[in-house]
Amino acid sequence: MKIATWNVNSVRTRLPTITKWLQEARPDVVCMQEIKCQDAQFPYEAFEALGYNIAVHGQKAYNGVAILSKYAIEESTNGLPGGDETDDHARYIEAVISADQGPMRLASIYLPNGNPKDTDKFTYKLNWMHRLRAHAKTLLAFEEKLVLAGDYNVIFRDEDCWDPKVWADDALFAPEVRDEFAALMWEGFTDAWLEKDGRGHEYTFWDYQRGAWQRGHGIHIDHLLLSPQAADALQSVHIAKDARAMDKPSDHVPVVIELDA
DNA sequence: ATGGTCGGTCCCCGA
Repeated sequence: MKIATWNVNSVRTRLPTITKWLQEARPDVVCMQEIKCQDAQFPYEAFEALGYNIAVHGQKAYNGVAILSKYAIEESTNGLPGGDETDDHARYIEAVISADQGPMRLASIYLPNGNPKDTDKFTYKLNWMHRLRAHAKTLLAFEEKLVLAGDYNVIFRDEDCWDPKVWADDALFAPEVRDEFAALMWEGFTDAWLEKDGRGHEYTFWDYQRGAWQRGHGIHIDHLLLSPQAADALQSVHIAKDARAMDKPSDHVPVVIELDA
């Protein structure tokens, strides 16, 4: 089965681009981020016509995540546990699907950006990452096939950006953020890309500004983290770089894994 | 040629 993660940067504006890619790549599951709409505005019919079941956690204008699955969605949960009433961002949705070889749990994650670093946006990011790690730990204890996929807004290694000097003061490159991502991995996850490929200079995001795509000025911030049970089934990983050259592209491209599952 | 972006709550904010 093929599982994709893709920050689409508005599901409504991007709909023709997304459906075109889905028809070509034919992923079985898609973890989508930055849908930028409320649940009722989500274009359900267009994706149902392509054979997907859908779980959505939307909000007005910003953020928003969804999971599309050709397998039945047995249950889904909106929001990352551990938040209080002040956290109204739609950044996490989790679902259990019925794959051919049994149930699989997936999350679609839009981790906070955290810029600028000297504001409460950065502390929100770090708190959110702590909550994610705590929740991920409880999920790992289930010893299931588990995939945490999404836009992590973390430049984990120097090779994950075109020029570390340019990113040195950015919230995506902050040592605390990179350490927290490492701590999440250390709980027992396998990063699909690092496991199967791991070459430098393969990016998943190119800014719309400053001709970043044309100049090759990208960063690698979209990841699929696998539990040991899911990692055992990992066959391949692919960054769908061509999607950045489509008409009306997202600034992120899909990352796709193939699981023997 | 000293610029060069998108999207949405649309002229300002978030990325």
